[in-house]
Amino acid sequence: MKWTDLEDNWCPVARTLSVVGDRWTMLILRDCFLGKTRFEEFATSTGATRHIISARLKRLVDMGVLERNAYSERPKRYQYLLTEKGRELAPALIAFRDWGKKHLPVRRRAST
Amino acid sequence: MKWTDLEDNWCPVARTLSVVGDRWTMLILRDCFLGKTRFEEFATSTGATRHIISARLKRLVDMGVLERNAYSERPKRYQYLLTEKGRELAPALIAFRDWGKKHLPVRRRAST
DNA sequence: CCCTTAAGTTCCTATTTGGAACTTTGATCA
DNA sequence: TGATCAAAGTTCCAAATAGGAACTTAAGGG
Repeated sequence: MKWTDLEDNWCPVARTLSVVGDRWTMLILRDCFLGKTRFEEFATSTGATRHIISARLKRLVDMGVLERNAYSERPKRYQYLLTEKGRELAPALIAFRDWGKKHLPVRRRAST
Repeated sequence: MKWTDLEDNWCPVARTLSVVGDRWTMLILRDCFLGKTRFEEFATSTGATRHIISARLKRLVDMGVLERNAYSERPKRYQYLLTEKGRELAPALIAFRDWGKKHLPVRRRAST
């Protein structure tokens, strides 16, 4: 079964995952909550390829989690902002942050 | 950048995603919270291939989110149980469930 | 014996990623 | 004027991962 089929799953967790159940997607959302709004910011901050940033942003906009609006005409430049629907994902991000802080301490590199 | 590199990321959200930031992984965990414990249950319930179930369970056990223990000697049969670390992911699952319920209503098939 | 169950593994094809280069639209600057 | 820079994507290709189905191993049951 492909993950896109999860959209119509009986389980609300599965349906949510069909939208945001992807590493890069969640990192983009983290960035949004940290105030980032632009393609370039997402690309450099997450470390994902522009390829993927592009696809993920499209899906998030399609699903109403982000909205894309022009912050400049000539040249046309767009930014991405959380919608109310998107902002309501905060509890999920917070849960992930707290769990990571508690259970996955940063490991030091061998060199230092 | 590959997602496995997120393990050492400065951000706790990213580190968490390196463990559970995958659709099937989260669905397996949902099943665990619903009381399922066996390979076959995860496979049929999530709809993922056994291939993937196998890989995800391995990672979850390696990361201490689940523990694998034998529920039968002769023939050796194993089950997977949430560890305390795993149980503490409940808030994340709950956040996903609530968001899905609120923002992603089940769509009916065209036929019915 | 042959069938069934459970937990995986293997194999092959198809899809998705990662990485880097390229495009478009203008602004800046020397 | 022409060269350079920035932002937001798109395109291309090789490499990695996923999907699907069959196969394996180790019993138990009729």
